Amino acid sequence: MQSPAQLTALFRERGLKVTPQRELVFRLLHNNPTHPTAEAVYLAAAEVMPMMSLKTVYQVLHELKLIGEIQVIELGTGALRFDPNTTDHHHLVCRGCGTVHDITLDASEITLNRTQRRGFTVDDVEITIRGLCRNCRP
Amino acid sequence: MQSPAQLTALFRERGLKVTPQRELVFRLLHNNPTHPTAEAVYLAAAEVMPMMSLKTVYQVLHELKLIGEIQVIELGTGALRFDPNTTDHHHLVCRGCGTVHDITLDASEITLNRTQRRGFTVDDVEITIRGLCRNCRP
DNA sequence: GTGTACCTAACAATGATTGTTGACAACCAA
DNA sequence: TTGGTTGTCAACAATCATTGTTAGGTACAC
Repeated sequence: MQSPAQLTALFRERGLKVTPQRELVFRLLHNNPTHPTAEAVYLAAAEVMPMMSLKTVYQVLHELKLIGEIQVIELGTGALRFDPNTTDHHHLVCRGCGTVHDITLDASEITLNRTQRRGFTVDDVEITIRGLCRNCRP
Repeated sequence: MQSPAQLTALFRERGLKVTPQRELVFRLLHNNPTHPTAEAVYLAAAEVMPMMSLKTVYQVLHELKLIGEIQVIELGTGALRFDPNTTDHHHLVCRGCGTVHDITLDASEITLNRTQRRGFTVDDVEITIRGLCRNCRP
């Protein structure tokens, strides 16, 4: 994801207005490695801007996704998670607390032979590694 | 997943009663490669046993999961999917129609170095390959 | 400035899943 | 065989994350 200033320009280019709410969400997500849920973004935003509504947060997240500035990931932790890292990467997920870390892995060895491919046109390989983080280990 | 007859024995061993509804779900899942949702199992069951309730289907699926006879997978297609294949395998998912195929891939090259591991105890590697199936390709 | 997009609030609605309840049926011992 | 205990089933309500629908009012962008 680009910087808040760049996003501001990008939104303006596309005819979208840059409101304080949008700028706040830009700032909350920029360089944010925690893969927050919509709820988490909303709570952080509400600390700064108490009148912020959850609906607006969803709206801005949706717009950022449309522009391709964030990735929306579904890791089976109950809610969608939003990731400003749009480079090719994978995820390490804690079964205990739901913490998610980005990892860069070479997935190039993952190739399918004709039988496995079954006529599919492959366009993405997602690797999700599950386990327990240091804090959740017994 | 074992055969319906074997599951019947297994349920009895564990003190669970074997009802016609349970037997029906056993039969519907045995050798079923379609990764059905709970809804899909319910619809198939309702054709044979119109009074079957969705709740009962969820219940039986949950029990089969507890016993380890099916795998519950979450592929971001909206609903959970139930897989009688409990061997180590991965999934090929069509973005168009949601079709899921099992694939066996060697995930042994997927290893993390200390930095990547971040103190996690890894216990599972899930590989999800997304694309378009023959029918959904433009 | 002015028009238009945007935001909030208060709802309702969705879709997948889970909890609660009451009635009913199967099993076991006397 | 009787009766009690337990498990099971289906109908209903509730949950949670998310999206849709109003409304009126605010403030951005040109």
